[in-house]
Amino acid sequence: MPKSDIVRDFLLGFIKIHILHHASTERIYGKEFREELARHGYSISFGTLYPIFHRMEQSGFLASQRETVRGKVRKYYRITRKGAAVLAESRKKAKELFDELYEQEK
Amino acid sequence: MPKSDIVRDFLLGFIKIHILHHASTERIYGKEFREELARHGYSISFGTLYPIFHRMEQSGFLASQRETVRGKVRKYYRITRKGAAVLAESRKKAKELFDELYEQEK
DNA sequence: CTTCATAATATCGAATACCAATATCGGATA
DNA sequence: TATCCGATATTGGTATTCGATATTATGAAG
Repeated sequence: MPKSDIVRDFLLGFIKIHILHHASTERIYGKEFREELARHGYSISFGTLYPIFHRMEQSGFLASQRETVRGKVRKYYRITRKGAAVLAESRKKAKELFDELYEQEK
Repeated sequence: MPKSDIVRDFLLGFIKIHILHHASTERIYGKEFREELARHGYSISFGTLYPIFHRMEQSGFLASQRETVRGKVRKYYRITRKGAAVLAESRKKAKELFDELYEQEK
């Protein structure tokens, strides 16, 4: 298993938190979100990303809205109240884990 | 899907980084590692944890050593050089993602 | 109007990972 | 050699992941 795949596996959950995070500050849609991740050096397949959106909407963490921009249909997602609660909880737990990871470097 | 399962899913990759992290400072073994996570409020099944250890050893990120302690066999894991490289990379990327997640709270 | 191009979303199928539950291992004690 | 027990290993069913492919919806070109 290539190193880049390992790191992607490690960070996928984190990227899911980022979906909620971004959707809490602006409207996001699949193509652009993926491209922004790519710009920052993270890759995620559409075959992974879109089902994640669907599941998050199913679960009530995201709400979508179709819109046509320059002749193309986009599906914008925004966080819901329920999603915001999950985001807050995830943030908190991620911080705990993160702090421990960087503990000795203080 | 219960909220706790969601958060676990989000953080599982992070816990994998923690495996490398802990294995870089001391010898770890399954039962104890799981219990320590549990003490900190994270749950991971043995059916998840042991295969992760095996895969990480397969991939050359961990090296194991059987040892008998009080009449019971344990399998201690330590990080390898290759694993340390993955840990460093993962740490770096996790920090980038993490910082962005907490950006506006500065 | 009716193709055509294309941005974007959706889905497919094979491989893999996850988890709770269960099974197995192996040394110690007797 | 039987059994106990801490610890590891495996199983079976389900869900996720991924690259590849298909579909959708719209504006433009002719």
